[in-house]
Amino acid sequence: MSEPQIKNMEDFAAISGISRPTISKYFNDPASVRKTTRARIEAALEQYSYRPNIYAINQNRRQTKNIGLVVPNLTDPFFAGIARTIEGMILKAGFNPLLLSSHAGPEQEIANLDSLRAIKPAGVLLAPLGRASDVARVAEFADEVPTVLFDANLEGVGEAFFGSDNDQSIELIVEYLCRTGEPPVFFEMKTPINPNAYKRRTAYIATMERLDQEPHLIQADGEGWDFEEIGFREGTRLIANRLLPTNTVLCSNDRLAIGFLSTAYESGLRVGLGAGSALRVAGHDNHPFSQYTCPSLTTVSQDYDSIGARSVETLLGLIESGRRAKSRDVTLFEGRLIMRGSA
Amino acid sequence: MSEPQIKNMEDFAAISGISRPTISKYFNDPASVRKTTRARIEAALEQYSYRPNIYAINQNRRQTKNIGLVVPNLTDPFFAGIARTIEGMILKAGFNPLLLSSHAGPEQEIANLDSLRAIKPAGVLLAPLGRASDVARVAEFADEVPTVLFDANLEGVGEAFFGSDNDQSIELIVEYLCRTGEPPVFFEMKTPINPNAYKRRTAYIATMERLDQEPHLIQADGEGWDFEEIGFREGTRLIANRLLPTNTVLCSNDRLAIGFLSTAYESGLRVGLGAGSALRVAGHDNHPFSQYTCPSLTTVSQDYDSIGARSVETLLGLIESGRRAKSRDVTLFEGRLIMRGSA
DNA sequence: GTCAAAATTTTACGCGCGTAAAGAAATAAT
DNA sequence: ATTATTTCTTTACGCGCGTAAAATTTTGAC
Repeated sequence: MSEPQIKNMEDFAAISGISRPTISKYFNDPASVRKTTRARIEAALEQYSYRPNIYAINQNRRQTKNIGLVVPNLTDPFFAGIARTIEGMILKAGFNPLLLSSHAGPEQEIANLDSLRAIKPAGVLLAPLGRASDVARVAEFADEVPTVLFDANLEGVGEAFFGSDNDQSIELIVEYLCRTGEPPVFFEMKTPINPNAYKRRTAYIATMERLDQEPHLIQADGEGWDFEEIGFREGTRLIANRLLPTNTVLCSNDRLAIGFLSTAYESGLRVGLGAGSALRVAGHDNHPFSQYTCPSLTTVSQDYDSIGARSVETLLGLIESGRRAKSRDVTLFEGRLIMRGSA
Repeated sequence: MSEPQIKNMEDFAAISGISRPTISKYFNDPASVRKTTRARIEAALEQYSYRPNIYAINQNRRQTKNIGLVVPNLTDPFFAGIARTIEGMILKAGFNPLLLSSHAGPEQEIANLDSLRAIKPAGVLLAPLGRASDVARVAEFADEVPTVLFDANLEGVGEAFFGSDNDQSIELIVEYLCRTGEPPVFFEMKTPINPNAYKRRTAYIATMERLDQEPHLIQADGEGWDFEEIGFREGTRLIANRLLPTNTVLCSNDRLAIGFLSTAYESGLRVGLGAGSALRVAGHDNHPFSQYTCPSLTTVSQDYDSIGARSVETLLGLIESGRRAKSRDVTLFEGRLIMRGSA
């Protein structure tokens, strides 16, 4: 491909017959140089493969092209999917995404932010852990680096927040469940990590009251992110001791529902809306796996295309302007009912 | 915390009363300086928080401390889990892991390797796509950067390979299935992406013949990584048309089994080993969700702690020595039978 | 062909750090 | 206390690139 080894921009400038500053300009924005010189550069580029040293670039630029993307837990395919979508959007905008998972731990979340500090990102998209987060330190970070929050809101932290409208989505599914059968109990964790869970609880109670139904909360013990296990364990207890006041269970999220369905199956309880069914179960999130539960899970899908797109847009806008947000906007997107076999 | 702003090592050297080269030495290895000076540096470090600029460091060091970690598909929680484990090992060794997902596409796999080239990693751990991989270009990369393969082997590529012993693990589960009921048919994709799938097919046939049983392959059409969907679709066809020659199905991997179990449930077929069951289903991999299928899935767990540990060890050894491997070792680890409800 | 505008070249400096070499200072050994 | 050894300081250069300013060339409009 290349006989003389090109080791830096100087070499490449010499061999391509263009001055180094122009080469530099080209790499920062190929459209910023005259068409003819651009063609010459690209011709040379094909002959002698050369790429600028990214470390030298980032040392000298006022800003890197890096954008941090932090999700609470990559092991959860729900977040893995979101991360992938957002990564694509960042790439398309000409930035370099850096994906980090907090592995469900606040220490790791802070460690991730520290790692990001080291690479001096132009901005960060953060889906925080929520209640478990070290809010003060996250806020400190968001003060240094333009940060947009998504998925879980930490009040006042970051330039903006984009998430789901839990009021709307819970109302949607509660109304559906009431319309098609017995009103649901709400199955959740006693002390959820995620702030969305609190909103869903409140939304459930509000909707039930509006529909003149009595709300029933069933709260599982257990901490952490092992939702399936908690759903299974607590579900087993509920079923064995016949603690369910109705035959309809709305789970705070799909992963709890997956665990619950698993124990319902083992107990021989038939789940679904048919005549022969003893139980209806619904979830929330449209988890990738919810399609393959037994029966497939009725749930609400969050509009993560919009959440991702708007988060990225907003962050890029801030980066481009070089300013911080005038006000901290909170934008919520509506969910969509996914009717399947379980309810 | 700090009154005068420390903007570089020079400033920090001045304010801490230590010369800059010694500070540099300290950051490259805190143990390389005298205990008393180390204490002085660390005292100053607490007073005036300072961290060396990573871009300047990497521009000047002969080698970075970066290690690339490429997995085929982070959306698959199986790989997300492995990635997390390996990330931890890399961190513990004092290196900086960079996690990339090929998103099940060969273009993305090559793009990931290109991204890694840009950051000049000391080494790379690569779980390739397999059949879909652009082997020539992956090999080219592995020629430039010390690369250890794991999970899926590409013959001759990289310094070493660590994976699962499919012969052993398939023999294990086939024997178990034969011992406890009817001999299994093997349910797989016609043209699998993953080389392990081919090995499993061969191992199945070999074991069946050794046990004087007739092997039956059932091969689903369909490409890509949407295994659950393929398992569901093909399973539906098999069940509806009564194409299963026995009541026992061994799936090439758990995700196929998850889809298959889903359609079996919908068809009203009772799966399990009890008397009332019409079907036994087993998988392979011990996928995180296999515990929550209905019924829970009997499968084989791969020894990913060992695979990860040995992969990391080997790569670090190569990096430390600065040499390439004398020979390309292939090391396979044994699987462990996970007996659950489905078979 | 003339001329203003746009693009490029020349020259030069700076970014923050690794690292080498030689001399000075601190430590350990006798 | 003297010497040998280790560690530190001083000085200096280089890494590969961004970027600024002035001089020069090219381009496009007339």
